[in-house]
Amino acid sequence: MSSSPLHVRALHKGQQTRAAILDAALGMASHMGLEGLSIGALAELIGMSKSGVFAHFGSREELQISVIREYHTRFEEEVFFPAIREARGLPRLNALFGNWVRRVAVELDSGCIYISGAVEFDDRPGPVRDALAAMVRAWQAALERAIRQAVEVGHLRPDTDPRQMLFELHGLILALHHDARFLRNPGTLDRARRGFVRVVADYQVAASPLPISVSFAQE
Amino acid sequence: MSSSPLHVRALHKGQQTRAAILDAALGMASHMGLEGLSIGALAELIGMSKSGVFAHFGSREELQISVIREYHTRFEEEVFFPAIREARGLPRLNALFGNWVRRVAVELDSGCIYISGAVEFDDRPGPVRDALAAMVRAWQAALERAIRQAVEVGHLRPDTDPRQMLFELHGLILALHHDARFLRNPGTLDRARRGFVRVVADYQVAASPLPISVSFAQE
DNA sequence: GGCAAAATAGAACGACCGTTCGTTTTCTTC
DNA sequence: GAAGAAAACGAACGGTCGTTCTATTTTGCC
Repeated sequence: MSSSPLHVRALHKGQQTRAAILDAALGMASHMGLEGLSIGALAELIGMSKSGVFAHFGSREELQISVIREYHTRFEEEVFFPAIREARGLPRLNALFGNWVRRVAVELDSGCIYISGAVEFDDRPGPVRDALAAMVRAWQAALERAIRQAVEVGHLRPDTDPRQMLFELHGLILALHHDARFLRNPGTLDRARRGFVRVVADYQVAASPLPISVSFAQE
Repeated sequence: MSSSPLHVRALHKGQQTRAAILDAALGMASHMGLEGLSIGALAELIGMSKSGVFAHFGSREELQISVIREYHTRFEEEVFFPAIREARGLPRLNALFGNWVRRVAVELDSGCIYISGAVEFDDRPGPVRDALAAMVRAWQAALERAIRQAVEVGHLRPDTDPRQMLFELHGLILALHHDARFLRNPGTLDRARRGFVRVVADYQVAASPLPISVSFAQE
């Protein structure tokens, strides 16, 4: 394959080891945080020299930003894209939240960099914080769009405040992350899902005497 | 005062400098996190030698735990004790949440150690994590007690799940901390308070056509 | 005021950090 | 296979870290 004269050629050696480094770095950052990322420990983990790893990024800061970008890509693929195929309105919103919950809770051995990074860099200005904030805002904007569409198609009440609803849904995810990862409470995943159902029910109908159906799989 | 022969004597020199160190350490940990606490930087901040500061605690870990205990004490004084004077039920729950929100949001320059510590130590076993978790659990237990009492006195529906309601309220606080400190979104404080009103309304009455009164100051 | 004890200072340690630089190995291409 | 480029190595640097040790200063008490 390396002899193929295509313009789009296979990955060079450098690019594929860079990908391997990034994969290991993402795992390390998930456990120790972006600030806990150490080039020396990372090099030892993947069996390379410290300077060899360093050369791929030029600085620790650039490594951190690359990790954030890598996380963003995977987050998009696992959470956003599968959900965007659902129909607009509650089905899509339900898929977005469900995938999000799964990402935060099921893969419990690797924390969410969006959440841990937000705490680490809330008082630390610089390019790392900027990159992190930009991606968190992009994700929140996507969620807000989905909520707004759910209002437009009539699934949610017209007087719904999308930002407020987003705030409350985000809180459920953060509480899930906290209780599952730090306190290690069992059954936290169900609490997040029940919270979602309750929030949606509130914004769906003003006074509904009947419980809302949990499944929005089909409209 | 030093010559007073009382059994309860005034603070010795060591104890009052220890208190001064702890005060500075708490401020530093609020900004840089418990892991960002450095004895050298702390010593320089208060104008002491590194070893002089160190001698008061014996280890960095003990310093971190002391900071956590100090934060816990202040949290109790500012959030818990003023609220516990309110009448049982919604008045007390309202005061607890209100003081909590104020602590997290108004003192924006100093983050909540319970929240930042939870992220820093969710993958780091040891005595620091244990101390932190014990105090977070104590605070959550106090809140759960307040919710349970609100059910008992008839302010909340009898089928209320206190742990679930606590989970949702905690999420509001975490979202407040995230959006205010990291994203620096304006108006986040109101979102937390509006979320509280909505959650309480849900657990208060099954189907209430009228908006719930925001103020629970008097029963 | 003097004496013991407590508190602080200062230097040094080994370890780890990110980074630089010159060399050597490995790959890519012709 | 040889030439050139890309990649990885290994040693070293200056810095900060927590910690230890000994000396010095300050405090509290009789």
